[in-house]
Amino acid sequence: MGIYEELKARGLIAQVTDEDEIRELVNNGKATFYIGFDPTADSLHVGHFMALLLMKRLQAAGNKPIALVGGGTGMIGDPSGRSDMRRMMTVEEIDANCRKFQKQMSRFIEFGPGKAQMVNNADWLRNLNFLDFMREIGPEFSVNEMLRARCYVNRLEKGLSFLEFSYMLMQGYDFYNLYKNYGCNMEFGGDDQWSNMLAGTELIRRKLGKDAYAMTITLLLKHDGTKMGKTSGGAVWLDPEKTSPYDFYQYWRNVDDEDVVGFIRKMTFLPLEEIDEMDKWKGSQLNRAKEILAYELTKLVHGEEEAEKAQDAARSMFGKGIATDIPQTVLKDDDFKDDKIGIIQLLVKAGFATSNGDARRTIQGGGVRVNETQVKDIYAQFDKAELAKNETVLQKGKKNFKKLIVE
RNA sequence: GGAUGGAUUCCCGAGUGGCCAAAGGGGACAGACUGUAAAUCUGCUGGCAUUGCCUUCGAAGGUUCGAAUCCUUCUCCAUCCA
Repeated sequence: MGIYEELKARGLIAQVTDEDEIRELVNNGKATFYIGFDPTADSLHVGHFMALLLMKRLQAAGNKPIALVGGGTGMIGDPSGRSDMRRMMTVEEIDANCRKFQKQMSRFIEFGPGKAQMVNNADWLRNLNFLDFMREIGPEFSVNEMLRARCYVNRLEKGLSFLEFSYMLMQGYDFYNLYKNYGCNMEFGGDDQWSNMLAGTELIRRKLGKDAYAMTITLLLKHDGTKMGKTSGGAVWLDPEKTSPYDFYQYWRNVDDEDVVGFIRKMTFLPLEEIDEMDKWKGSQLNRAKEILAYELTKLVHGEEEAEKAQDAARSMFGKGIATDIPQTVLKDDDFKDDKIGIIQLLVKAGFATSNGDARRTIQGGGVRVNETQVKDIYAQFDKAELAKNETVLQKGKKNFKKLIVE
């Protein structure tokens, strides 16, 4: 079975421009492909992770990846599939985000001579001369066609600025440029990128009379069609500073029954036969599958050690024992008043409440426990010496734990 | 440039002078039930404080005892015409 067949079996392929040709190139390691990442935040998230995994799989099959960081396209902002305009970022923000992206990516993909390459489209987009650019590629784009692109439908009702409308030209130009200067013959991306990617293959055909190919991967969706990767705290980030390995693990540990096996298939490197077995699991058996999913993904993102730690912590917290490796909250001297601290302050301090009022409501709703004992009194006080002496675990709801450390 | 409609709390959306920190829904969070699942039911959803106070309805001014609601100017958006 070639890599193409495997991708297909894992349910990763959404759309392709020319199936036979792509299969041929990819299975024989003859593809030089690129995937673009726009620096919209200061960390990669799960959506990007899907793309990075694809890169890894294809690289393992002998193909040459180019990771493109969008220091240029990020100046514009991709309107595809969005219902409103992105906030315009400053150049400084964009560049800072680009650096973070580059750093994170190099943990997943091997870069270097003969391996993967990293490029930044700021290098060729930022200094373009508007008129030259327009005269070079403007004639190759049909506004009529662009308006028909499905990724804009929302925006045609709600408003689409010319700035954003021009995004497609930039992405098309990227591909064209990479084709000419890097021998890149294929572009991959999320399924929402389809129109933008076709802009590139079209441009290459018209300008150079050559064929280039595009393939999209299925977006990671829940069975009800909503997007994955959002939590109460926002997105699920790959940066351990923004989403701790424990939280990352928990996120996957808690996916819907109906989604688990599909996610394992799409995102892990486990053999397909093993996954086919899991397809037969039912009911609470699926908890095992959820552990596998959470463990495997945490391992991929944060390494084996962190994955073990997260798993142990989760098992003991939800089993009986007291966990050792759960997130901590450090209490300093000035958090105490007369060597005491109130339960409300503790919750806020631990990040379990956004305000005192929020903390109060959570307590009154019965959602707070200290060492497994429910705290109902919003004025409950805790003694500094006691906290320092005995290990204390603060719990909000069923799944949020923090160990309290007195400094 | 002209005409019309619009901007409300995380999102959608009601509210046209006091009873409005603002209906309803969604989402989020918490409780019950469970399998750390889903569905369901319940609570809760601006901030600070022990009755109360402070900030919020695109922005700035004004009218009024009192404004999300009325007036003026401005900004932004949509639709139609150019």
